[in-house]
Amino acid sequence: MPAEQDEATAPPGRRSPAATAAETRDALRTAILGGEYLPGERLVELQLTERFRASRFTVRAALQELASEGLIEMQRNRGAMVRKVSLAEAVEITEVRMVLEGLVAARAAERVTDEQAAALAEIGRQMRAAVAAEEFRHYSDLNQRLHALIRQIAGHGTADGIIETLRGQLVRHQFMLSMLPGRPQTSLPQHERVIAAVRDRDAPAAEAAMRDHIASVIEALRTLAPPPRAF
Amino acid sequence: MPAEQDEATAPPGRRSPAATAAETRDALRTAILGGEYLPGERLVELQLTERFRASRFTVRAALQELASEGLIEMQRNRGAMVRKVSLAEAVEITEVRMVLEGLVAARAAERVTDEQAAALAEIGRQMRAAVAAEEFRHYSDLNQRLHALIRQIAGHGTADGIIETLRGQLVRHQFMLSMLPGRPQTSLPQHERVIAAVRDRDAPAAEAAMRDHIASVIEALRTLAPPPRAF
DNA sequence: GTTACACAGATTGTCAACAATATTGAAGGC
DNA sequence: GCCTTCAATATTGTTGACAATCTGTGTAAC
Repeated sequence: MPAEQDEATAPPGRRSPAATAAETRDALRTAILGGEYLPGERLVELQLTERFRASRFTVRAALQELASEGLIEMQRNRGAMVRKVSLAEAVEITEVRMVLEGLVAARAAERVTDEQAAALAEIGRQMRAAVAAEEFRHYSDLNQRLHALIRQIAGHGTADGIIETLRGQLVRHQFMLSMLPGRPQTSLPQHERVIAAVRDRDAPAAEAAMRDHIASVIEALRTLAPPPRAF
Repeated sequence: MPAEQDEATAPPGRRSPAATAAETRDALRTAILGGEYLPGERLVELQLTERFRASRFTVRAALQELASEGLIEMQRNRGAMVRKVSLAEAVEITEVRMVLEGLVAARAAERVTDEQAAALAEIGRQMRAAVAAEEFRHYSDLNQRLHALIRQIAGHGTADGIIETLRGQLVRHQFMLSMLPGRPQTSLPQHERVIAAVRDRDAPAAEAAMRDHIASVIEALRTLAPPPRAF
């Protein structure tokens, strides 16, 4: 539920004295997602103050927002820490994503234009090529672009916001997933079925294909060892 | 995504000087959901300060949390206002609830105990009685209890939190729905199908029944006139 | 009569200092 | 040696004041 502040008002070149709340929030989120702060690590306000050149007030506002995104946890009088997402929670989150992305795929199938269908097909072609060339990093990027494009076609703001929030909570787990041997070979045909169903304007098929795809992601998640310390 | 502060530390009898952030947030949410602040109405920090006997800092923290719940909207330098939920958004929100409650119903069917099944059946009996006696207010309460119990049985924290958040955004629309003539007669058999499927541990049937039920809620929503000014 | 401008009031954004709380380490008793 | 107690430190919670921004109104020019 991204309650967007208008970042448009943020001066572009401003540097030393202070950073605004939205800037600080985005920078901190990027740092957490980038693995600079590990799960369980405490986020001390004073340190963040120095790092982001922001006042404690601003830092605190940013922390509160990230807490509502589920990226960090705040305890009264004990401050904030990067949230640890257990495997069980990762499965739950992915289950929710499964039904939401299914909904979104169905709606995309109902609203897709010919141009959009062509763009989807193009991503599909590139995915196939990436798998053939064993460019798994590129494949992972395409995967993200495919899901993003489907969500854009669907134009379902409510589902979109929730999916995006959940995605943030899973970056570490998803990173590990894409490293699993054999995953791309498994997911490629699933992706192609989704693309085909959307292209054919077959909403139920699109939903089913997307759910199948993410269900297999859940299975893959479950094969991971329970406590994956770090990466 | 309720990032719960521990309210346990809040003194029980404390009154005049100051209220804590969690208290203020809950009180303000109750006020909004209770219709004391209408959609579009501005929430001026100073007024809230007086009403809830809290500092501006506390009020602001509460506002930020409610914004992330989607109950209010905040714009930079222009403050907070109660969010207007359009009919189209209400439909979107209910679509998301449809797939999430479907997921939850399926999981409840997998995990239900005999005692829980009996409790569900009891609610079903009371619903039937309420409809027969035309006690629609009571039926509406039972409806809420039924959905809550199913979510409790499922024990799916992620889905549960999102559903609860979305429910808050719809209180006004849902209130109007329960007033629609004929709704209880339509939804009662749907509810009974959900209960039966869960009782039979038939997860796919439970999901399908729940989705059918909420799909009919969406249809009912769409029959409402687009801009229902107030009530 | 209408539009543009400027000013005043109201409201929010930010800061620095102070108070309250939790954590850590050491000293003392068992 | 181990546990409890207590003080010192680190960290967060809260406040009030000041700065920046927006909104509405009245005036003057056209």
